[in-house]
Amino acid sequence: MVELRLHNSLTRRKEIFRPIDPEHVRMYVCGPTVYDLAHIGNARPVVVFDVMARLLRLLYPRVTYVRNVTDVDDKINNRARASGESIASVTARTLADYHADIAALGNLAPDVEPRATAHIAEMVMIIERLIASGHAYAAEGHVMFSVPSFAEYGNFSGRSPDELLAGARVDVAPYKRDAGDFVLWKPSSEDLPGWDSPWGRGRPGWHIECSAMSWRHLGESFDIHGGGTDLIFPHHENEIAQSVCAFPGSRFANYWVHNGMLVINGEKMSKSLGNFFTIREVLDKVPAEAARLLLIKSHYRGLLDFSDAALVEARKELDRFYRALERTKPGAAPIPASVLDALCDDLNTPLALSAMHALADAAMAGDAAAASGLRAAGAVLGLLQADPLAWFQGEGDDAAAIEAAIAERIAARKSRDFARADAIRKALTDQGILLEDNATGTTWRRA
RNA sequence: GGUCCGGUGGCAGAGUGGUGAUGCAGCGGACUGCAAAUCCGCGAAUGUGGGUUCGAUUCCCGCCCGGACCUCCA
Repeated sequence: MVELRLHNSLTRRKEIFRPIDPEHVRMYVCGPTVYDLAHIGNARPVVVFDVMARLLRLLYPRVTYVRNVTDVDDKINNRARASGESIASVTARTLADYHADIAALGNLAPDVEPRATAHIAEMVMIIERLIASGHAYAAEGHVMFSVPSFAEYGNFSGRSPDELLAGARVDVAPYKRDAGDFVLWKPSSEDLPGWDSPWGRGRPGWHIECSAMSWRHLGESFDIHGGGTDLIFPHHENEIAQSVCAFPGSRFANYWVHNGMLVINGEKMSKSLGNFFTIREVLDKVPAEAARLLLIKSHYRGLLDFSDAALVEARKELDRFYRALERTKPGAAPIPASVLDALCDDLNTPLALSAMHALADAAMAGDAAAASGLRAAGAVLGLLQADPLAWFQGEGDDAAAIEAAIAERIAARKSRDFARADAIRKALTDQGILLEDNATGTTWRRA
């Protein structure tokens, strides 16, 4: 079997992937906090790990892909308070929108999509274990993780506790024993979501949910943990601290895979900066598949510059792929080695795409095996599964009118009335309809 | 300031210690009534200064530039 190699943030190098159980690969990816529409930056990890999951399923007999939903969070509370909408309504509506948006981008559902609010008991259990082993302490209704109790704290993100203190930009709460300590549990007033706990009515801190949900669904140690690079600190550093301390001897995640940020005009796209496009804004401009292709046209660890020009280019690239599949009909086939090799080298999607262009060239020339391989390759990337005709002609109820105009133009051409023929084409072009004359007749597509 | 990542043709974007993929755009040609699509061909790049080496875009060091993180973030 082909060896899969992944860049592991733990070691900062590419390593051969060796699952704990080769019969069952387990992957956890940090999912959305459901307080607002997802932006295209949020879509990058979803697409990257969707491709990862598809690849793993190709390589291993069983894969469990867990992607959580954070449905208890102060951003949600603030959003609900600001709009007057109930918290339950905000989270339910936002989650439904999220599902619709990422499905439109061609992502398969994860195997498990746990919600934080359904795992409070697991969180409480982990917190109790941390307190019992001296890694956490209760103070003023809060429970804090004691950073000095974990000697390896900071190793993962490459930080020393001193550096963290030097850079701290928050006020140190009085109930903290150490400035680096972080919240596991905090008290909730009556107007905020809360659960009864040994420390009073309260709600979880941000990081504990991932430790709880990954443990519940994947066990104390699992294979891959994914997320954006901006989560390395503090989120993932804290997850490791919590999980390793709560389950001594466990390794938590063996391979940490982080996607790079998406930038717009050189600056990170983020909600706090306000320079973001929602997924649906993007989908209003181009076919979803073009947006998906753009997201995997660059390697997942690098910065990705997202622009309208790049979207247009991605669409043109898909035009060529679909043109090849239109010329030569694909059948069932395994993924070509050139594409698989590229993907197995740390998910090198750009290299895989270049191999697919070679297949498209061959398919264009009539090579049926190449066409089949191209489509099979597309399946692993979540691309090229549409009918080529649907790709070129898309949605619309004007097909009959277009066909009628084409018939009229054919008649004009037959009588060598080229002025009339060109006028008809011009009229269609102005509607965004491009005509193509070829040996078998005239076809059309949308610009 | 600290830590980390990166700088490749007009743009996007891979790989590589030994004459630099791929895509988009551009240019020339074929085909076409004209186009489109397709095909053939062309031009065009490794931030900067050192070091190691027979040879560096690749490895090492300095510098410049950009970005991320430094307790909201994907």
